[in-house]
Amino acid sequence: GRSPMMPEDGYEWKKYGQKFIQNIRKNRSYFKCRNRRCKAKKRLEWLPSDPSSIRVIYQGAHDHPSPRPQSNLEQEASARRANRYNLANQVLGSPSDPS
DNA sequence: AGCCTTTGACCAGCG
DNA sequence: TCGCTGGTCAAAGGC
Repeated sequence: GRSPMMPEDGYEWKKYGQKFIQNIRKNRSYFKCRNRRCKAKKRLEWLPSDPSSIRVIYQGAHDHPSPRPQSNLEQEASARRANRYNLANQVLGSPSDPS
């Protein structure tokens, strides 16, 4: 397909869109968590000319555990990725929905 | 047969 | 109010 390979993070995602974002001149693809009650989402962004420039942006927390177990190494890598993008996540949207 | 991605349409916010 | 931009929907096709 047109999208670069998505790094495994232990959760199951459904892709629901892809756009070229004019401001940052990157492709962006949109995913939501497969559990329908869970509001967690993530995006992939990459330069069209360089699929290896892919980065993952997580937004929202899962309300359930990971359906697939990860190795300790993978867990730490995921946590590091999440921390790296925490700042961007907070700017993007309201993190919690008081319902 | 049924799941997932692809893709243009649709929509809301904003200048 | 109109057009641009980014986020989501959903039909259609692929695997």
